[in-house]
Amino acid sequence: MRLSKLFGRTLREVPAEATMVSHQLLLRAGMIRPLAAGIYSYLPLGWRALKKIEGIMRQEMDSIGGQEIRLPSVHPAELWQATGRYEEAGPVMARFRDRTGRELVLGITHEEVVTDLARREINSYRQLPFMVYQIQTKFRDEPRSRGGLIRVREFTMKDAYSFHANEEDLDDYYPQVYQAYLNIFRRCGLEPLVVEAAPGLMGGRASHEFMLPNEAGEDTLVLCQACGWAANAEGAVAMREEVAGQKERPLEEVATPGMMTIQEVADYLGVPTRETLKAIFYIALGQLVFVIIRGDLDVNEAKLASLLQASELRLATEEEVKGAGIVAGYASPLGFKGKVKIVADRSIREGSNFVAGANKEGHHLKDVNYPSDFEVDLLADIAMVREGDLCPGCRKPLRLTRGVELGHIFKLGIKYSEALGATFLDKDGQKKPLVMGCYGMGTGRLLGAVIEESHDEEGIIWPPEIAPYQIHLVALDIGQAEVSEAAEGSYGALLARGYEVLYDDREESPGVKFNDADLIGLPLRLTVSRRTLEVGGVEVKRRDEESSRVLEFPHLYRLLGDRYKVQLARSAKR
RNA sequence: CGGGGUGUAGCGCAGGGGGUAGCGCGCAGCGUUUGGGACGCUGAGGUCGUAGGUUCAAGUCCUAUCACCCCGACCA
Repeated sequence: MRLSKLFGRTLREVPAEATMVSHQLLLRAGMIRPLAAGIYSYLPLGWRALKKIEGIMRQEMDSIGGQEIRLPSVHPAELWQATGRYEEAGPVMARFRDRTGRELVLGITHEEVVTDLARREINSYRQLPFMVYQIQTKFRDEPRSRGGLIRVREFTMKDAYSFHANEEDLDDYYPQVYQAYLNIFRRCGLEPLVVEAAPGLMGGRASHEFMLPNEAGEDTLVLCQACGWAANAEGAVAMREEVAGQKERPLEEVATPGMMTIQEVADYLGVPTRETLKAIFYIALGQLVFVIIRGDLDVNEAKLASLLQASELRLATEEEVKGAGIVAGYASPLGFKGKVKIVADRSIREGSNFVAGANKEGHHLKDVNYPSDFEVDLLADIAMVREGDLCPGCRKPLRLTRGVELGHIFKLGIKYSEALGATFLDKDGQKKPLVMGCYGMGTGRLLGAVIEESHDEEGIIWPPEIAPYQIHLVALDIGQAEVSEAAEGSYGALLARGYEVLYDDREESPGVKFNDADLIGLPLRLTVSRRTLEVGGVEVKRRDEESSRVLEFPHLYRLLGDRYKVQLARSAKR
């Protein structure tokens, strides 16, 4: 490709809207352009890189028996109603009607559609197991997009679905997908952390996320450097330092005028916050929930929602709290059993003689103990993990870090097949629901993550397998006939030998050309100029190295070998 | 959805005491240049996000609205 003809220019200055490095470089290098919030066009260079990523995904999915299919992006609402996700998905899913008034949605994921397909095609255990996948556009009307390609509303995703006769077979297959995912990331130059995750709205009994530790990420990860355990903070359960038991003392009421927050009360009474209990009020499924947790901890709303099986959870308003007869700021767990649902974090048992509200304006209670002084409806872990909490496996201190979710795989089980009646006849003649796994990975996000990880001050440094082109051929002194002839000749010769070349044939100054080459970041740069021709050759420089050398053409081809040839040639050899 | 910010030429920005808009880069033409974002001359390009309002007069003041970005909530 000639740079003089390439659609999409490089930008000298960083567009004001981009704060994340990968976003800035994608825009500056002419890879993508924004259309609306979280909606991007891919220009030729970006699109080529994306297609290479997709190519790797296809190879790896095919290698574990996957069959590529293509599912529609417009779905009838009834299918989503049948699994209950029409309501659950909420405003994230775009909905509209066709001309006859039939309700349709834009698919945010494809479990419903693929299960519907499977129930029509599959009726015997003899047809199992199988895995199908697609690479397709999804639209999710997220409340907030951000960071260029890291979190967008319209995106392409590789989603795969496997179908099995039983859970054991799914358990056997699942690790193969897991490994294929690692292969994909490795070939893109990334080494993500695999993390236990909360299945969330997808459902199922187990799921793993492939997380790239990066401060640009929007998830918080919990890591144990001692034993290697890692989890998404969203659902992680950690241990805390043990608190020595004390002899329980009798309740005592103390005046705490004007002390509304835990910190104020603790300071006023001269106790650490971990010797207090705090109360927080939520509305879940339309009902007020009284949540108690030790004063030094915070409630993890994802855990709470999952415990209550509430798809919607929000903090209660002051009126709602007062309406239940609770004195805001001085709420007490004592005496509410049976009136309001009380959920407590298990931390209320880690310690004793706590300070808690007295449910009386300006007063708190000292020496509150569970369970001698109050009862709860549910006692579970609903606390946020903190830096320094202890690993549940080896009891060493945990670290928190941010991460980008590159992929997520789930053992779905029979959630969808049961809801949609996707059954088969097993060996024993019994009708059983198909057992499913599903496996997702964003293509554009992966592209963004690669750049986030692989760049320098000057621009992108493409991992060879996904570079838009392999060789950036720069011609300097192009006004001189000998030079332009030599450069044109090299370009033709490289193409003829099957190399992937981006040829800078523009009449620009050397600085402009070198800077653009560094910005675009192809793996190998070849320079033809008056100077290199004087020694009969071409300058060779790798993007990921500082040094360069001049080689004569015959030596050049020997050096290049097959390494920089077009991807298709390489993949055929695999 | 809460909090914060920004909308002026393709990009980055200035003008903010009301008086019909400017700089740098980029773009077009001509000439000189050519190993790390060259130089000169000439030129094109803007209903100042949009809609109302105040005023003799609004980029500038007032109101509403839209878009985009950041933090948080959310994230199948």
